[in-house]
Amino acid sequence: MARLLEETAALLEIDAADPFRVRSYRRAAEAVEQQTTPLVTLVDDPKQLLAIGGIGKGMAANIVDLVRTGSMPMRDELLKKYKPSMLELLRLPGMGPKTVALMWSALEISNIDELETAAKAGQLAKLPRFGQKQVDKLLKGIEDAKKNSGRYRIDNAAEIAETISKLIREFPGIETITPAGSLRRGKESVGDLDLLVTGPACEPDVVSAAVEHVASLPLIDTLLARGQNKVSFTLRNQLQVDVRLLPRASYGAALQYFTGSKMHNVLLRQKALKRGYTLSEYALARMNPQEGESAIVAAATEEEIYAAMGMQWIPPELRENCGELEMAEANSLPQLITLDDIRGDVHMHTVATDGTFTIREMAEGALLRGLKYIAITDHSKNLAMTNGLDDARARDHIRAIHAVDAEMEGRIRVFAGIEVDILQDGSLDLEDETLAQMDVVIGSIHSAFNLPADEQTERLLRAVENPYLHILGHPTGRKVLKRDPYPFDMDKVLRRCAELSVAVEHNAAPARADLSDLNLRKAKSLGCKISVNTDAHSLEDMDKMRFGITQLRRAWLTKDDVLNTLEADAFLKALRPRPTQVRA
DNA sequence: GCCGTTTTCGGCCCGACTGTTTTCAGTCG
Repeated sequence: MARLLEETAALLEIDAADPFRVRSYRRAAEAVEQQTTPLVTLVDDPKQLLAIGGIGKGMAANIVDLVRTGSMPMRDELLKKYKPSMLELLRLPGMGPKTVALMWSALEISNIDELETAAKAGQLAKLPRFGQKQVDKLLKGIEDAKKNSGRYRIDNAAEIAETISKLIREFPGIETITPAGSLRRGKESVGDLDLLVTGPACEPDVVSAAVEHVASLPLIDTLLARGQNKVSFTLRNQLQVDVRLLPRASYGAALQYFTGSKMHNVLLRQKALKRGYTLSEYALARMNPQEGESAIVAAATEEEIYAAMGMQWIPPELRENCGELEMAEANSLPQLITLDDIRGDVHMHTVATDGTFTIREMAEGALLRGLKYIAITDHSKNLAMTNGLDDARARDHIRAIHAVDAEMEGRIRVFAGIEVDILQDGSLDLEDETLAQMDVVIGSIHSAFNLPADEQTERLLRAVENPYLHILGHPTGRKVLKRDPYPFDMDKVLRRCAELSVAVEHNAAPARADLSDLNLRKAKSLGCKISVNTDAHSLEDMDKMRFGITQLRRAWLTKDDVLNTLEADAFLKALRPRPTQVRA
């Protein structure tokens, strides 16, 4: 639905429609995307649709049409004049709606291949405002677009940001480098890197030397733009990096501005205007300063700016225009969970199956990272390629884990656990007698990702009925960069987990991330207990916990929403209660 | 097309960079 609304917005823009009308379609797309309740259930009650900010009478009617017929009159109208493939042109650098419209009216170009052909044939040169430079830029953009999906996982992006920061910091007089943009907001994938640089070398009268330093970094592939205090370039992997060098006096305003999100900023600026201020990346300033009075109200830190607006400082993870501004005005933002709140990590593997460290090494590593307890949860036999444990080996493994637990002498608790596979009929692939000896039983649906959606739903629903299952392990098996829709009925499964007090797992490792921030919000609203774990296969994997926490924060989760913020004993107690006797 | 403690009309965030424009349009974040 969000995609169709966004598509309509883009086509309207190409059609040179009223920009504000375009924006309202775009806002509606964002609002729709943020809903945690399926829209299908809302269309019967128009009041609920109208209650969503940015959805008015016209848009509500559009949404009803979309749900009932799959399209809407405005979209059908536009599709008679244009093609949806034109939207791929908009993603090319330098191509905006006006240019796409021009290409279409002058040369009937409607997709990237046609554009490339026309550019190479020299047909673009006869268009107004099109010199050789533009054509070259376009061809380079096409080439890059073809070999690149455009988004990068947050952990990879964070690493690259660190590398670049180190190089920039070599210049004398540069003090701090802060990643802004979606990396700072903790989105699970980012499209580009925004780096904010400040220090004495960034003051206006001397900044050109520092700009020169950044613009000549060895890892630059293509220099895209270079201004007074801004440098944009791409790396060889095509990731775009925007670096801004700003004086310390306006650093807070800049950080606030470049952190976004776009909608958060737009709303914040609207609120600023209502209060008689104007907000830019340089400062929050009074609109009409009196004679002899300075116009700047706040600029050096984000805290000052939000405070001057009568708000709490808003954590970057919440800046997505989903109610955070109003909560901040009311001084009622939640106390979000932090990495320090996490006491245990209860999903990890050892050399017994596909991990690379021993039980003892994992325990020592976790201790070093400040954890109070872990659970060793190696694979069960159905995952043969990981050398999964059968019942006999699993029981031996329990003894080995208990031995390490004793060796650690209470410095850290080591629980015995297992990651069992959920079989076709929904049963687990180890005997109840074995599972009954485990502290933590995680059930995962490893082998069923290719099944039709309803079969997956059925299988998961049957699995959570098993009284020995504590945690539904990476429930979607979803990969961050694949934007496929969820294959099964998430609502149904999460609801059942909540009823049976089965916890759902959020896998902290971005490579295996399970629940998006939206589904985490849904899980919370349905009353699910959530467990965040790293699924560590090595010691380094344990450090991915911070990325998991970021997603939890984006979902507005507090300490109380997450099981493994509890101390060891309380954690075990909070798991689904065992059956009183082992089933035959 | 949305919105309203300046409400049913007339607003709607703000600034930088590029290329080709001789004064600015288009794009971007």
